[in-house]
Amino acid sequence: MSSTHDVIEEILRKRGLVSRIFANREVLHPDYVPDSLPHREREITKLAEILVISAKGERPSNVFLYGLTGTGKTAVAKYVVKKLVEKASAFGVRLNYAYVNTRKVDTAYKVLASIAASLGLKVPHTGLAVSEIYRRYISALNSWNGLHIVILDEIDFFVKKHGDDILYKLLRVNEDLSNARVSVIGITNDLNFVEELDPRVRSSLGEEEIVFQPYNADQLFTILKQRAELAFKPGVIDDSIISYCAALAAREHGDARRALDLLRVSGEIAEREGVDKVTIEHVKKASLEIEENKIYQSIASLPLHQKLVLKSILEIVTSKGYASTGDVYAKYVEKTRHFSLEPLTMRRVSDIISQLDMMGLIMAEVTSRGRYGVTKMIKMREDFIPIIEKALRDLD
DNA sequence: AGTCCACCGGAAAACATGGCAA
DNA sequence: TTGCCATGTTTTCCGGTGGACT
Repeated sequence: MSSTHDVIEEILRKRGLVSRIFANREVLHPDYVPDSLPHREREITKLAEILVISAKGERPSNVFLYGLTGTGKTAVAKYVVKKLVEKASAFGVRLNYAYVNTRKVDTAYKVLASIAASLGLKVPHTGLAVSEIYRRYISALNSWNGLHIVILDEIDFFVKKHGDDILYKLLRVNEDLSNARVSVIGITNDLNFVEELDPRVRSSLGEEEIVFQPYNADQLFTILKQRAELAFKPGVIDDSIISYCAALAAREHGDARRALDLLRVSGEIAEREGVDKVTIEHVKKASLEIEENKIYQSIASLPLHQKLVLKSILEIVTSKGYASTGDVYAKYVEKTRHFSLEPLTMRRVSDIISQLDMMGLIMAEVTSRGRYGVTKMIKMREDFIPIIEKALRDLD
């Protein structure tokens, strides 16, 4: 199918600079906020109402958004706040916002600095005390004199790492302010997270809360359809494909992000193959590729001993079909010598096996073999074996 | 009916690491 | 920098267990 008449075009296409599949790949990126958010009307309205009241000079409410991953929390928060900023002058309010993902921005200093930066404040990368930034932020707020909305995404990560001090401070910022006001929107996908908070923080942040339910397959379809129309060139993808993606993602607790990933990767695969239509086969490959990627990631981030244990399991399972803790431990000790390392205890290895089980890399079940004792029966999913083998290849 | 294997898995002590205040 | 505390990891210790075997 390759015509040699335009080599440049061919190279550009291979590099993804010219695409016959994508019109605008950005639209499928997880951070993209579309012009409308289907099936989140209720949440949008509620959030907007809460914030508008704050803007009118009442004591601002803080809002807590929670729901599983890919249920649209971040998108709704950004969407509403952006719209409000656009309309702010119309109802005579000064309005600005800060968005901080506290998983990526993971120290108190950086969080405060980036909040302050959204007010146009210049804060050095390092060198100031945290309390100094706080002071500067307050004074900037006071002289600016409007409503500042602070979106803290994935706060569960931050609080687990650094405790809730900053949260507490931020929530009480209003007491140090004369004219300006601050509203905090907290976002988390850990539903139990609230219970770990200091009661004062909890009551203050949870004044208003909005729960996000997972999308079902129909809703996912609408969402995907909307994005697909922008992302793909006309005629590249048809509804049956989109609906297949939606169905696949709906099986995994209705995660819209996963669904969009699936769509994007499917497109990329089609592109790599040089065809100009996305098929069911591409989606299946994409699903596999995403799955494989997850396995690679989780294995790559494993400490050495865990890898050795996994490798031992792999070798035994491929030759015998299953493994027991004793087998694994013997093989593991052998490997450990080969690397001239001190082996861990069997007790520990037993825990590591359970850990690998929870990660979904292996299947371990305690069984009694009667006269031959109690042990974990360790098996692996057939389709994982080649992937895991590949991921562990560097251990020889 | 009783034994006994080959581990399991809880508890706690020992050790390692890392952040933080002084 | 130092010392302290918290947290996470690993070892030590040990009672417990289901069922094949006698």
